[in-house]
Amino acid sequence: MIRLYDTMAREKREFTPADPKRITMYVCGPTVYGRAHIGNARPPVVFDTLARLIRHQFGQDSLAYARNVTDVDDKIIAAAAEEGVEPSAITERFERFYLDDMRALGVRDPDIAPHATKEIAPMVSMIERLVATGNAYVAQGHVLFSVPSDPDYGQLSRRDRDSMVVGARVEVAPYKRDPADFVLWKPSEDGVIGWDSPWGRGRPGWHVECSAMIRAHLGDTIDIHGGGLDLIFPHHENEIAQSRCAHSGAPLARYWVHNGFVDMGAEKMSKSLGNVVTPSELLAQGHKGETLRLALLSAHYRSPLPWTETLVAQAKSILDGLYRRVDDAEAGEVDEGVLEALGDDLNTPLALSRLAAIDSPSVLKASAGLLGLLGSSASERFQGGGDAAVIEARIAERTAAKQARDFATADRIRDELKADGIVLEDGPGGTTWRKQ
RNA sequence: GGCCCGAUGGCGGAGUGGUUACGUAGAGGACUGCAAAUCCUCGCACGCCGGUUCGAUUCCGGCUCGGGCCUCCA
Repeated sequence: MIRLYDTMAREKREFTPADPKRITMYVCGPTVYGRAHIGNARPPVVFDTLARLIRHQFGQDSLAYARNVTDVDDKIIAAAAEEGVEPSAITERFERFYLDDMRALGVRDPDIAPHATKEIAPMVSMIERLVATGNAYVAQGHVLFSVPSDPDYGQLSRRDRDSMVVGARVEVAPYKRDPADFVLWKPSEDGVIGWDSPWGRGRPGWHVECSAMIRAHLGDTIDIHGGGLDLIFPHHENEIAQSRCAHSGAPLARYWVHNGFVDMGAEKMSKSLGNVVTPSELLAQGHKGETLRLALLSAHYRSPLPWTETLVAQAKSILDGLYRRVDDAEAGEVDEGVLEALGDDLNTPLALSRLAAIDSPSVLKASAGLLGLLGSSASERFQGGGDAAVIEARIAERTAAKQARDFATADRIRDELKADGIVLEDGPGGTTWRKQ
């Protein structure tokens, strides 16, 4: 059984898919104009883990998981202008980086990766529909969603419209009928990326991208919609409003799942605050992607996770210990305790602690696999990529020195190898080596 | 100001109306030429004030502190 904390209900609910043969999940993906930081990596890692759990419980082919790529956006346009290149040069470059980073973290590619620029037609037709139903209006080349036209607006974030207006900090565009209205379509000036539409040449607003792509690939109502906590308002609230109004009241998602932030010090990690650490930097420092994944899963997904060097060091120690125990075992059965922990709103810290209590290497391998861990073998982890012949020769030298009771030489060889990241261990069967 | 969330040992972190996991780091021991790994043992915590209760870290209220969001800022 899987229970998930549903942001809409504000409580854990048993997850019962509308159709267990085709479970649908959508997670808001990246806007590709820069490198992802480790905070950006939390949603893909968390929902990748949830996807693994769902597939384990309902069958490998039971899940249709979509994660979009936002490849048209004002920040992209600005970045392209700055470099003097086409927006596609920016988006293709950073999407490739993004996929590299995610794969390094053990994140499987989603089943469907819709790109906003390839889905303009469904967006236009959804907007047309919203204009026809009176939920949207045209003003100065823009199409805006009329928030007052939707009496149910605000349920996910639990905001009432009166208090929101008081706190509004953003300048209200003059063409809006209501300050809360948001853009579905906006005009593109000459030289700016755009598409022809019934309202002139322009481009879609951010919120409608997700609604239209969900509809196009997964249907009117999906099982799970995920993303970061910061997307609850306005992004998901707006998606909900658009989709419900365009689909005769059908709810957009049956479960809303949101992950917490990765913090740097006391604040959330974010590009605008400039306090970011990226997976690519950490990888370049020699950390394994798997270590970073374990670090990301060491806190419950809804809790804030403070990112520190200590956290990474601890994750490495834990992972090394797990690899030593799993050795080169093949995957067997999944441990019930791990399954139960993950089933309880994806309690990865508890699952991790239960991993520590598993005796059987094959059970450990399979159970860790649900978390996307221990995907390689101990041999690959500790010996892979090393120049085995050279190391073995040095070990032979050292063994000879030891037999001659020349411990000074033996220790020197061990220290030299250690400086190269090779740790020697003298056991009853002779000396073995592993990479640090 | 509105809405929401959090506060557990050096660090990460689970969980519980009554004995507070687990991991990591640290200490001691065994083993080892010395290490490493392994095994054994051991410190160390439930933000503050009330309430309910025989008993609260756990339930309720208040407070303090911290964080997030407040509309084309993702």
